[in-house]
Amino acid sequence: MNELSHLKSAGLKSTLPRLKVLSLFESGSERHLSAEDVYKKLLASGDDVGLATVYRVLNQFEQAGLLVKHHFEGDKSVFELNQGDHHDHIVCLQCGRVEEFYDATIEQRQKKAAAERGFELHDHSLYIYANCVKPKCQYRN
Amino acid sequence: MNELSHLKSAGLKSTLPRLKVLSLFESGSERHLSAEDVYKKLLASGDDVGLATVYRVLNQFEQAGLLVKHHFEGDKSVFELNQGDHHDHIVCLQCGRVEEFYDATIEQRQKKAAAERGFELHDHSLYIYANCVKPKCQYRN
DNA sequence: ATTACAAATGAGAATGATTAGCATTAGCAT
DNA sequence: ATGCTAATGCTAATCATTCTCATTTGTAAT
Ligand SMILES: [Mn+2]
Ligand SMILES: [Mn+2]
Ligand SMILES: [Zn+2]
Ligand SMILES: [Zn+2]
Repeated sequence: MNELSHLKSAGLKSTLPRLKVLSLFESGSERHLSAEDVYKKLLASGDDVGLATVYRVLNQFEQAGLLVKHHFEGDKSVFELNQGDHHDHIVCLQCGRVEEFYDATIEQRQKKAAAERGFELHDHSLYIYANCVKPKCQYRN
Repeated sequence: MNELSHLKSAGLKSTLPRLKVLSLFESGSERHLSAEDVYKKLLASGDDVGLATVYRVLNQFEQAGLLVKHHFEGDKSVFELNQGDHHDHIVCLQCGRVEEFYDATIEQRQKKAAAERGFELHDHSLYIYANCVKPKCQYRN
């Protein structure tokens, strides 16, 4: 279950750009990254990867189940490592900080809401937009 | 509480394009409409309104609290009449049908989740993606 | 009804994120 | 080492949405 085997089992060649993108996410400095974020971080570390390639790789990784894609308020989508655990997100409207949470009751009730209305639930997206409070908010302070 | 007073109280002039857009939503044929949807419907009914104006008016109406904007899966955003009641949405991945629902427990737990983590909840977006079942699904059938 | 002026509109250009096309390069299996 | 296919990196193209700016309208005061 290392990078290489992940790629292989997804039918993806082990190329330099893919390894770099993957290790960026696994380094864990920031969990939620946009394509632009990834692109810039790679440039900054001297690894030149084309922006188009970043987009392609991110989408392939999503398809392969390595990454999960989210659409926070705003235009650009963000990716995070898929660690098997589903969770939802609270996003600070001021500083952009993201906190993850999981609430079994909410999950439960969503299933129920869908079922009661004759839907077969496929998945869902839940984002809470809020303001984080003084000490943690990078905006206030 | 008619169209005109709505516009006035929002500090918006009562113009032809605005009246037309508003009555489109109030006619209630379809609750959830994208800018493109609105534009095409107006064209179809012989009312020529520029696409840029449609976008402008929709956003002004949102600011004024007349409409609510949503971002269902996909790129384009949709608007619906604001009737005071908050609700969330189930979207059929096959036929695009949208059903609204409200679950007090879910709302409650979101507030709690935010509070427990030191956030002041501002709002949230919850979309359930699912497949609707035979009789209602415009896709199967 | 006319006038006057700010606000609104419409057409098209500009933007920003994401994708497509294509010539060139690099994994990987002989 | 060779060859072939998939992957990369540009650039150009899309798509939704916003911006610009010259022209038109709504409105409130003559
Ligand atoms: Mn997350
Ligand atoms: Mn709705
Ligand atoms: Zn914050
Ligand atoms: Zn359906």
